Amino acid sequence: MTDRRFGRQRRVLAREQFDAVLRRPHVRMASGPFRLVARRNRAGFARLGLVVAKRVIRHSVDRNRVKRCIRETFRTAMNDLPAVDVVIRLATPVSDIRETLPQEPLNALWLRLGAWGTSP
RNA sequence: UGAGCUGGUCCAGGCAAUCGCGCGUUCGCUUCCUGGCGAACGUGAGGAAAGUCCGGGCUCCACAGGACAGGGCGCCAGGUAAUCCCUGGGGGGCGUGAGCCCACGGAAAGUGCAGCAGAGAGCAGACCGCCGCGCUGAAAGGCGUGGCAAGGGUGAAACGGUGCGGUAAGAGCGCACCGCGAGCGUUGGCAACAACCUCGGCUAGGCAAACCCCGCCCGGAGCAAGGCCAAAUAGGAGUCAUGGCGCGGUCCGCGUCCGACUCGGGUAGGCUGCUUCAGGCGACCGGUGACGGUCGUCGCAGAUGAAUGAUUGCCCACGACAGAACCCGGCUUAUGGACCGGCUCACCAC
Repeated sequence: MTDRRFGRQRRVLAREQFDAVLRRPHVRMASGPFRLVARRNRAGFARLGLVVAKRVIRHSVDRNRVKRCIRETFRTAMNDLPAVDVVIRLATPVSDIRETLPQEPLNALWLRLGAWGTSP
């Protein structure tokens, strides 16, 4: 069975790591309301960072839902990803968050990022 | 049975399987140490966590005392750590009623404000009107002059109301009742206030979330508070070594640069503050009640790029508002459902 654990070492937490990814990314992608930037790291596995602004989604309940959804899709897809630091940013408001969690665009992003990793 | 008023309690989809997350305890492995990894067990958002509108605790800063400015509060008593909160009471308004609502000190200290209508809007006023007298006219009436404000009309509001007497017509002009004011009157009440008595013929309209006056209260900032540890770079202080250069004829010495070491300040970053309390639950006691007291019992999130999720199946028959960020007590606002009282009105039956 593959390791699906998603601990602290799998996250982009430090400010300098964040800035490095955002300022000098190696790849940019977009899907639906999400913007993805990534930069190769030396950790040997993929790491995730999140940006969900208050001005995009007002209520903290909805922000938490979006973050959980991103983390969960990352967790299921991370073993097929290259060793990169990824930052996912929600760029435009998602009005119907309540009914449908936006998993399809996220899964599409992970697929494309995996393909980018295997063919440099 | 219907309509309605009101007080309170509880839940916040459930179960199972798999994959995951934060924190704590224990154990194991690893590591020079800080620590890292793994396992087991425990635990893990709200009634509003929200708005940040009040009140405290806590922390730092300021502070001899007083006055002014500025702001807040405003019937009385109690509760409380404290309040603009809560409880009980008083007064006023609304409702048939249960009940609900009230920023509820002062307008005989001053200043100010009041559209339209209306004759007149503050120690006012006479448009229609009422009455006396004079002149005129056959009369109805008209003109002049004086008295008046009852009735009409305007207005949110017109300088007490109703009735009787009185009068030329009228008027607190007189009387009765009601209203209003005064007494530091009597009685009841801790008090707000109420009831009664005596006096006053009415003088003193409204607005103080208009200025204002009176009484009471208030220092400022907030956990990004505050405390500790502390890279790199630049700069500071000191010590040492004496190497170069300068002032000296030389030595000593002084200045300066470089080097080594030490010290303090301090940024990134890390740690702490950080969850055990004005704490929950139960029993008994005191109190109309808010609440208080005694005893017993329980341990209940502490994240920090920020933890509660995902998938599948079944069930109730579809789940609203919504996410802790130093902590409490209130208020306000949003919101799905279940249950238990108390009371009022209407109708029917007895």
